[in-house]
Amino acid sequence: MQKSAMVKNLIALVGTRSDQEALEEVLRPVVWPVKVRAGAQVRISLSADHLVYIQSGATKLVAQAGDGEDHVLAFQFPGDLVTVSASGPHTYLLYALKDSELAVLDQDEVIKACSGMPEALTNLLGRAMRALNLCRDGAILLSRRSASERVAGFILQLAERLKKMTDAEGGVCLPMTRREMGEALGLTVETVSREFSRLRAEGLIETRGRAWLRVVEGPALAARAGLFAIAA
Amino acid sequence: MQKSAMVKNLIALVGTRSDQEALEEVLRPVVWPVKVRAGAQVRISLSADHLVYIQSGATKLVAQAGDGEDHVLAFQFPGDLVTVSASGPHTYLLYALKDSELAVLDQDEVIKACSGMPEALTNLLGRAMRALNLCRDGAILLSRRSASERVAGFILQLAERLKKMTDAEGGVCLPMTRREMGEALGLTVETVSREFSRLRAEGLIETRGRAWLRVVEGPALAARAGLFAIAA
DNA sequence: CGACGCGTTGAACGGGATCAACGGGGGTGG
DNA sequence: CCACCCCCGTTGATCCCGTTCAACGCGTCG
Repeated sequence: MQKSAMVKNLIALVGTRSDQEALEEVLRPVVWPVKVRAGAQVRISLSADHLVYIQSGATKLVAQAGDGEDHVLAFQFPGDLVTVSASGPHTYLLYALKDSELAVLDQDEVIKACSGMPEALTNLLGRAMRALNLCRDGAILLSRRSASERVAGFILQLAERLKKMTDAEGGVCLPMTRREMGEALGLTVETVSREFSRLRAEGLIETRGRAWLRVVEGPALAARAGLFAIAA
Repeated sequence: MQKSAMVKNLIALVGTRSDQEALEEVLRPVVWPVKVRAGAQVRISLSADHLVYIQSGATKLVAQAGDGEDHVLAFQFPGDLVTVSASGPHTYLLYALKDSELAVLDQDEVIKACSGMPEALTNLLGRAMRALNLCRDGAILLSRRSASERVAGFILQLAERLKKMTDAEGGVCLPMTRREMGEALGLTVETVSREFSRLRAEGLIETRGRAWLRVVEGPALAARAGLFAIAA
């Protein structure tokens, strides 16, 4: 994957029809293409906020509290643009779940580069707002939903997302472990596993091995989930 | 409170030294000053995202899920600028906790008005990022912290915030009920009340009536709280 | 006066965490 | 090649924190 392709994809995300060439010119110097192996942490300077564009693979954004416990804030898939903050009471880290190709950008540099292009800035602002909304929905989820609602909703949403990517009828491959799901949903490994078992026993899902999964009864799963959202 | 004073305050928030006059010119037509009585809902069109500036008083931003349960996303105090989204799985509403003076702005109009001023847009973007970070911290809190950690942290933070406003040594007046605290912290009224009682019994706080509160042992309270953040 | 919401406290319940044990797979080094 | 180990996933037993249900005093408003 070449840098130029990444820049093109980025422009499609944050730009409009009219400013493509100008954007390409200003973005090219601030884009850093990176390849990361599965399980590895994405090396990002902790002294500035960054934007990371996911070209291929899958990642998780985790917040590390002082006590060593990890909380997974969101999972990212190709096409996502995630903001990794340097400030705040937690340290934010990005880990690759699979071998991944990413573009790492210094947020201030991006903003400076786009400062002559109000449309791009507006677009970035809109993305930030959407991320905020998703995060708010996630917070509500964590404070209000039961374990089975969380797992059901998580599966539903993840399966939908993965199906769009692979476009394969039948099933998807979950890129994360039970533990990571738990860390995203505020549950323990054991509880996540038990909920998977229940859903399997009731015939709402089908699993093969640790990663393969197929949603059998989508509507029933949705009914169990209630309202649900987990964010980029 | 006149409109012009509100516009001036807003400019101080989103503008820089250099663009004050220009900003005033573009912001003035999109600012809607509103007075809201305690307990009343702020009337905001649900068809567009809005920004609300809190001039005086206090408000809560609540998300209503389908089932009628309310979740308080954040409390706002004078000087805060809060984004109220129209989209998403939840309906977002703003309620006044006390008689309040607010400025309601259509977000798109603000963005359009600022489109010639990259500094203002960048500033808004920065604010959105900070809100996102605070929201992320809140999500972690809700999934990881125990009841006593949540309440201790909440009190600590709220007292600090209120003390800055009133500048009175000695004590503060909490503008929200136990129920509303519970709805913000993901706890029931009873649990919040019990935690208050415990903290009172242990001498970490002092209360008089339902609203008056004084932090007696700040460090001890902080120790109980662990890392903590709740957002604007 | 009664009605209502708030705050507080007690008693019992229950959902999810915790502790524990076991099978499976994949890597590593003998 | 196999032995070993570590992590993942699963299931069972138990525990505990926060919810739920219930009762009561208080202030406020009709």
